[in-house]
Amino acid sequence: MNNSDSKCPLPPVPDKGTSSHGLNDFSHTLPIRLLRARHAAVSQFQPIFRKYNITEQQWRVLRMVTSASTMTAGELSQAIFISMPSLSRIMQSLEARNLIRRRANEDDLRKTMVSSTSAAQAMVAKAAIWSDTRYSDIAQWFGKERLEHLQQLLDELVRTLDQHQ
Amino acid sequence: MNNSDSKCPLPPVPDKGTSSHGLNDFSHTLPIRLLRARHAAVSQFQPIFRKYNITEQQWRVLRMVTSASTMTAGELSQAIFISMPSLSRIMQSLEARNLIRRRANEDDLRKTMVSSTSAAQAMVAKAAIWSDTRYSDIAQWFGKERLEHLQQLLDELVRTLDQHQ
DNA sequence: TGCTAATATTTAACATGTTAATTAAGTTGG
DNA sequence: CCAACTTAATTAACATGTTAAATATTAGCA
Repeated sequence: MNNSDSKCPLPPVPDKGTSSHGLNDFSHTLPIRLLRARHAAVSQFQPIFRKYNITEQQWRVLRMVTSASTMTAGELSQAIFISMPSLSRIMQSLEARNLIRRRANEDDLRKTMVSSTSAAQAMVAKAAIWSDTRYSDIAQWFGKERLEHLQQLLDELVRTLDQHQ
Repeated sequence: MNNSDSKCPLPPVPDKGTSSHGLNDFSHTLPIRLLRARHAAVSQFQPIFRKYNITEQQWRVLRMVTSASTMTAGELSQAIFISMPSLSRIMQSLEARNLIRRRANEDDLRKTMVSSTSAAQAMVAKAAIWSDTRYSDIAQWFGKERLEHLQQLLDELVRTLDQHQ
């Protein structure tokens, strides 16, 4: 965990400046809020990562590659939102642990086809049950409609910001 | 930017498995959505970071320390959601660039008081104008009410997840 | 055909995220 | 007063994020 006491949202800090529109008091900006939310969400799945001794990013790779039979590294990068340089390193370590395999695409030697090993498939199959349960828990705690609404807003925000970029 | 074509949300990827509740198709999980959204939001402020040759994290430190006169490193860490180890390194580099100062708290020598230099204050004053404008832009593009609603949902999600942790 | 530009991936360099260990300073109870 | 515990910050080790450069392959076109 990041901060020792995540139950206490903020320390009593003197705040000289406040903005006109009330959206950023410098400790509750949108990026920080998104960061906090992501941290809280990911930490719900931490037991899986500990149990199988993998990172959250490695889990994303394994679960994606296992769900889709084989895909190029580039497709994988876009799907799980990990940059190619990071993915390159992650794939190295996962390949060394015999959890994925890489081979060149026959039609285009620039592309790398990534696939999961049977060991990874077995691992993901077991872990996915736990993960799905956690997801259902979150949906129940937070409210299924509210969660879907939140995710919709997030997607729309991305679309809006991309358009104006 | 992370992915080369951020306008295109996802590549056409074969998807074998889908979950029962429809919330995670492995490339649109909540954590990934939050990650994408944060990335899109932060990238809106990228010109500031480039212009002043700082990282987003360094900007958070500088803006927070400048807005609050002085605070302990621990308070700063909680306010801007940067872990103490990371903050420790960031403060080193900012102190080397004469943008912040650190001194021990007289009442409790374990604590470090952090404050901004006049150079940092001048820099933040200029950059904050640009930043506030961007924030207003985002609010206008996305809708002020919708943005506030999103931020409220994010806070509530964090509260819900923390409670069940 | 052969030159040039574009694409896919990797590597390098440096900053940050994360966990655990370390150091120093305060707190507490006998 | 002092040993044991707690707290605040730093350091260490390793994984990932980010930008730019390098490499290899393919596509386009004169």
